[in-house]
Amino acid sequence: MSAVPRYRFAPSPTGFFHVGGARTALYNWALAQRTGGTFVLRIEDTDESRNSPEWTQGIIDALSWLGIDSSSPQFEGPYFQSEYAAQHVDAAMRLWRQGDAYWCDLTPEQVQARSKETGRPGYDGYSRDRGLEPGPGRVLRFRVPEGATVVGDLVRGNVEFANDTIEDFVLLRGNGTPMFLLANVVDDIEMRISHVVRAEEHLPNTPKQQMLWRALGHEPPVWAHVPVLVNEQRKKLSKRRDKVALEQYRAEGILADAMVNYLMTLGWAPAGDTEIVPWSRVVEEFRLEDVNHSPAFFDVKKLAAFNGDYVRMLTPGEFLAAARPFLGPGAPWPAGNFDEAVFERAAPMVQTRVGTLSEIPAMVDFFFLDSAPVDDDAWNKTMTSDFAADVLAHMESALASVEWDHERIKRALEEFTEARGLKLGKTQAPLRVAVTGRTVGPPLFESIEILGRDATLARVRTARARLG
RNA sequence: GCCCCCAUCGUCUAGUGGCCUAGGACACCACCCUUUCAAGGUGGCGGCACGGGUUCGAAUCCCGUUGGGGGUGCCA
Repeated sequence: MSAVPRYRFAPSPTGFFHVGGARTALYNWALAQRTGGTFVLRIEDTDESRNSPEWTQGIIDALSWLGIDSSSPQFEGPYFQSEYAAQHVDAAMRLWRQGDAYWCDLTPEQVQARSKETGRPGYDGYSRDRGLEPGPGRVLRFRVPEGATVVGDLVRGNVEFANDTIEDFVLLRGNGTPMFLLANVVDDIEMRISHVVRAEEHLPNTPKQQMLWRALGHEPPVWAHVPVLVNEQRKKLSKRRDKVALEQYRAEGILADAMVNYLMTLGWAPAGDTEIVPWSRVVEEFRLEDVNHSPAFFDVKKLAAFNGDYVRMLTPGEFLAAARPFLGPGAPWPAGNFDEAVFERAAPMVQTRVGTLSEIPAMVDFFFLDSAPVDDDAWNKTMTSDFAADVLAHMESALASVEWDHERIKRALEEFTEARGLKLGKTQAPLRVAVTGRTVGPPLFESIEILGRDATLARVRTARARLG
């Protein structure tokens, strides 16, 4: 009778949701889904000043965006670490009574002074055999046993730590409050956690946690330390230097599916020749044992490429819905000018041209502006050709009477182009800048058809006037 | 300083002793397509950090070197 695996996910309260945290959450979730296990969310709030209801809600929102649904039967929590404070202290006292911990009255300054004297770093076990009783200002320290501690890690195999390199660490502070390490282990035991999957940076702390598990009379969980995510300098992704907030990518128009898929390919790859796979394949194939051992660079460019793929996979209706939030307030056209029907017609042309959704407004703004946007570089590049004025003159008269259909409009320009022995690629340029204000954009004749005769004509006339 | 982890194209990876003349993806370049830009198609550039072993045979196993990273609190 083997119990269902329980995977814990415990983000640290930083105020935002780190993409690295998102990845370990995804690992835990994939495993829980495949094994029929449980995803346990714990809010590490022993320091309540860094925690808030908003933060907790933010976590749940971010998880749900990633597809980790808090209403699923496989989702448990959130648990709040602060609610277990009594158990933390109880466990510490038990350790003391068992002889696995002892009290020490040295101040941090005194510990440091002794360390300097002996030349050995850290605490030297000064109070190990002094038999001190609890008292104000006294800390409780764990009595690290002789020998070695072997951490069995699913990603890295067995990692051995010599116990004499681990100091007698503090369990209870001088003010009686429990340290995070202790709290963590007690909570894991309390919540019957069977698997701890987290970032590699926690590996050096693991032997301490494992010793605590054993001292408290339990077998440690299955550990798995996955490599950290790094920036181009190969340093751990940090809030200060790097764009690490999941919310930020979401706000810029990265699709959840793309983010999930990309995150999963950092340190792991699905079988086959494509990395673009649905979540169901991830659930089927993901194994901790297959996760890479070395840090992975979080490449925003590749993320955008994945996102482009996912954007193109969207149905027209899905694309419209995904784009909608980016077309409201803050868009580069006057409030009230947005026309849903116009965008709907233009949408298919936009869908293949976008990496992140936030690029959409700048691509379609000319539809909703009262006149063509002014871009001097674009103007100078295209309106200086010797045929620019003639193109505009020809199109002004053609546009006035042509049947309003992009094929006919194109034909009108082609007539001019052929008569002059030019290329359509050249002659469309002045027209494009006159109408859209830019040298690049969605297909021109289709855009003109959508824009309408009056608006187009007005813009061509304006451009002619400016040309003089 | 001490402890721990890591090392395949620029990047993310496949590879678990012979299928490797090392495969794919992103990026980059070229060509095709083409009304601009994309998308799509085809092709190209480009890598097993180094040195020793083990073996008939090593990207794969062992040792060392070098180089990266992480951890070293009465923080979480």
